[in-house]
Amino acid sequence: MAIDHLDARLIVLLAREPRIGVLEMSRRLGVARGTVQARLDRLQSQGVVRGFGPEVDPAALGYPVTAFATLQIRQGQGPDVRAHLATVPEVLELHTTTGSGDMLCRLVARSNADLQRVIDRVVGFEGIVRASTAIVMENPVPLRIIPLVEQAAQDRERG
Amino acid sequence: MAIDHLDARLIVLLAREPRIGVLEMSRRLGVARGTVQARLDRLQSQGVVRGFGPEVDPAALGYPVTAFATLQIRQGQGPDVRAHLATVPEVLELHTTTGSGDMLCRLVARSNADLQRVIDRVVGFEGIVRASTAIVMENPVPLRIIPLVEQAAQDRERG
DNA sequence: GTATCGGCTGGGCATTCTGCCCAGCGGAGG
DNA sequence: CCTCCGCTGGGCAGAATGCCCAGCCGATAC
Repeated sequence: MAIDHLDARLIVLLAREPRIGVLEMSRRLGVARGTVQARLDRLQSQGVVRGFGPEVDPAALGYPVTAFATLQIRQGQGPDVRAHLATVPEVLELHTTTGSGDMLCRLVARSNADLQRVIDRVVGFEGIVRASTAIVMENPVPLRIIPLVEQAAQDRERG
Repeated sequence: MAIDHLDARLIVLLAREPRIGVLEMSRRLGVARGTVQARLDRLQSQGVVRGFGPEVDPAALGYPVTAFATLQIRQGQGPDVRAHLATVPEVLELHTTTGSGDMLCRLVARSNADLQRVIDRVVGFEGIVRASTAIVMENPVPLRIIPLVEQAAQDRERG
């Protein structure tokens, strides 16, 4: 569950140069190849590293508009709403959150005009009482994990 | 910018089995190795596929609590607030959104109690007027891109 | 103190894949 | 009709992988 400094360096290296091989990693980190292999296996089996799926940019696919929608759900309709939203490709992510039985979802669309279509499709479902949407303008901090990895490694060193 | 069906199949295959090699992909897709290599190069140079960074699970690192915070920023303090939030490891993501000059950020914490510490650190900055936080309970749809990829490929086929 | 265990090292091995080259083919567009 | 451009299918040397081993060392347990 906790990771040490070598694990952190490994993850950081992998994040910077994903196509790197195990042998090259062992050279960069100054440890034996078997060690790198064992650490990687451990990180994956522990679930710290879930995988190495390709990161696809929605904008490059023709979906440059991102928005977050807060949904208010009618009592007991949660499961149905989830199933409905899962069928909408433009829903990239869905969370249920505290606060008046709400959900928060991330949407993408081809344009601001197209966003209307997406929202219509999202809320065109009886279980949804109200939707409030915020369009993303800038993304000063893109989804990142490296700082947290380093933090976790340091916590362990000290703790 | 638009992708065809083969591109989509390639991305889906890569998402399902990230550690797969180019040769094996060519076998699975029923095309020549050079074709796969050329497609992959194109997808990456076009920015459709940004990379293959490791997907790290914050929960496995000891941060099982996720929250979204909506921040209200004092006029003109945007840049400072961005810089401040970028220094907090628990801030995984930050967006500026429409609606009263707000920002939306994704946070993680070691526990609900620890979330208080994180929020204190986030809002302990003069440019932030108000923060409203929603704790994530469930994540029915984890961040995904495959349905959108397939959608984009179909749009191109028809269009 | 001593024994045991787990992790790391450094090496070797056959197999496989990569990166790079080529000529040829066929459809799309000028 | 001709010229691109993408795909094919093949070959090549070099490199990496997966898998094995014995040995070393520090920490922990007895």
